[in-house]
Amino acid sequence: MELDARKIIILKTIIKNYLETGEPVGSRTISKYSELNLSSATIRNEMSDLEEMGYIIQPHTSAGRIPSDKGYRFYVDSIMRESDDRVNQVTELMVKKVDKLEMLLKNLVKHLAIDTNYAALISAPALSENKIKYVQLSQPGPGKLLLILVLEGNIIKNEILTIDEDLDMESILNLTIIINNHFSGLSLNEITRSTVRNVLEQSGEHRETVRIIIDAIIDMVEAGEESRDIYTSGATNILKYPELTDTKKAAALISAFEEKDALNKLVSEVTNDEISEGNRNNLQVYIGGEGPIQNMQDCSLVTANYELGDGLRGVIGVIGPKRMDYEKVLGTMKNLMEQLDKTFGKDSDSKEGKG
Amino acid sequence: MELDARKIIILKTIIKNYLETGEPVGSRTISKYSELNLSSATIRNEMSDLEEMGYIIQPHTSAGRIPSDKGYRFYVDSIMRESDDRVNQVTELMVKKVDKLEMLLKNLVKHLAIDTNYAALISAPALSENKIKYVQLSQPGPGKLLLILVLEGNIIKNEILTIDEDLDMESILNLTIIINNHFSGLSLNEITRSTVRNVLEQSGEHRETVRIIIDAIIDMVEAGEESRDIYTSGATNILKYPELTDTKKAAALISAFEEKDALNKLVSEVTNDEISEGNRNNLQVYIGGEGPIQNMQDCSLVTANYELGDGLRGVIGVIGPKRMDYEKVLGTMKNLMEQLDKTFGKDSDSKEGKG
DNA sequence: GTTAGCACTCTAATCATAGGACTGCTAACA
DNA sequence: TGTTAGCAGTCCTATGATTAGAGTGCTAAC
Repeated sequence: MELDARKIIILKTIIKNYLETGEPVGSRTISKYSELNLSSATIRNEMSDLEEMGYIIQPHTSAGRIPSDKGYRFYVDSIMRESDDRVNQVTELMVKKVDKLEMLLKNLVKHLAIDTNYAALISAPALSENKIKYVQLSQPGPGKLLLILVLEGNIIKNEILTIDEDLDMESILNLTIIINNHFSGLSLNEITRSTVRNVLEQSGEHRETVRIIIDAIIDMVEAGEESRDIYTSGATNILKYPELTDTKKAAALISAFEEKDALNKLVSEVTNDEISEGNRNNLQVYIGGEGPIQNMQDCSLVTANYELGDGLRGVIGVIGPKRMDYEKVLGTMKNLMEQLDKTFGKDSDSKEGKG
Repeated sequence: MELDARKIIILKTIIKNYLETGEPVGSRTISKYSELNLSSATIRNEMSDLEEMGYIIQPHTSAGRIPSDKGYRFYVDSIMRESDDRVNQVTELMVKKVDKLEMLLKNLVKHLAIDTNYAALISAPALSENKIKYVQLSQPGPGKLLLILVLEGNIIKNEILTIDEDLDMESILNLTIIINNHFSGLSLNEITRSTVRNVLEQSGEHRETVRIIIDAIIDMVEAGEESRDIYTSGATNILKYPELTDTKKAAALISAFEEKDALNKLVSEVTNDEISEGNRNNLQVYIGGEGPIQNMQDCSLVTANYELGDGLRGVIGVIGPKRMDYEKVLGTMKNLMEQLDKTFGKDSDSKEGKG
């Protein structure tokens, strides 16, 4: 059997209707709502076919039809293909004024959650590809050393280290210079054993301290890899959708949002997913149990890979019920990505100022 | 009418029972469970009195009784008075090993949420009383200035400022020295206009830059006042309790936990509450609509003011249903506070190492 | 002061019934 | 051959009635 033009119209009408109402859609409804001007009986025949083909499901004998995962998938793919270029009403992003990367991410994710009315998440950029600008050391107290790491993109990391000696001003200055000489301009991936060995050799009696410092630097940058910071917003939007309201499922989902561990796994899987060729916007849609959300049968996930210039790349996404307004979400996400591109693109000079 | 010993026993039995089961408690239950050896009829008479006195409520004619807010209050006060010194099974806190204040707070609040099975929150310490140890400046890029502020208690704050000039190394060093000369050892409250004026005068042509720096310093310290960072954990525990499961209320509560704004208000009100004389542990219990939680009629809040040494003071608390296991929560909180006291108390030398 | 017993009240659960929303099928129609 | 009207049949849901159970308040007796 083939999915001819009429079947497609009917399928889309069913899905659109179901997305709006959440109720199974009957043949009469379609007969009225579509522009096909067919009687409900004809529609019934077509629907019977569509069910046989696996695009729709009948919850029980005397009910209308609801989309199957295959149906959703078809619908989403057709939206993505049409690539609907009408721009949504764009809420002006205040990204330029934000000086702290953390604030920027929080704003973005909040914005996305409010716009879509679903739960949104964003992962902090990975740092291991970011070059180190410079390192600063100082001594906030006896036996302590404050290490400040400035990465490209003006990401600042700091940590207080416990060391076994007390350094005088000159030693601190010396160590700072040695470390910067070797590490400035390198990304984590470019730090080799021989670099480390060289630095250690030059640091003489402070060898142990320097080892602690280097370990801390590597830790700080690497920590962001396995367990990146993830910011979320609108987790409670999940409770707005009746199909997710059975308290147990909702609680599981929301606590996933609270705990972040599960999200981390999710993000890393999404990051590793290859981006399909025709997908110019990096947008990905996972429906039901697809891909990384296998334990969220009733949810769908829309993700995108964002880039803020300076190699700051991460994942941003929206989680909602399978019965999600895909069109709107995809539109919103696409817009957001375009705005980010415009604001942080290579040719922009306003990319400075995130710390 | 007077609350005699027998009435008290009955009242406590009712409340204890209700806390366990969540069901209204009938006279027969008490007749069986209490050690009074009275028939249900006698209990009924007493319960009738207790109801008249406002300690218990009858949801409907043929139901048992549940505690009123007044009843809860009586119960809680009596627990606090008895001050039950049997120590709960203490989970060993890993506070000493934690070098970042943020991690310490997150650990504490998570610990508390898991222990009590309710939602927990903790506010980051206020900073305006903390003295400035020193300030560091550096230049991560053109037109940018990285300001690092080290406060007593080894709290590190950093911010990237946008300035109108490019400074050479020497100027940066000079400015750093000038600022440190005047600001080291001062808390925000001790910074006066004349201090600021002096610094500005000494900074010559870099006057504008220094003004920006000073503003930033004040901002950083002050920001923590009105909108302190608040860490939460276990928000979804709220969904575990049937009386809070009507999705709307739960959503409101959980989203309060997500948004933090409401919590901020709450924390500041709690902070301002005077601590009643006999309350050696700083523990406060707010039941139903009492105090800062007026819009959480079905919840109770248990708070304590913690201190981590070095003047790092904040609020830690647990929010749960009114039908909360007060005894356990109060016990857990008390323990926690004692452990913190022991770990960070004046005579302890392990108070260093938080950043 | 305490207790047994009884009438009364109210809730929550169970069950039967009716109405409504669909479908699938058949037969007629263009 | 495709479309449509109509009808029987299915299943869900809402409604209402009934019942069992829990608990009270009151009275009278101990």
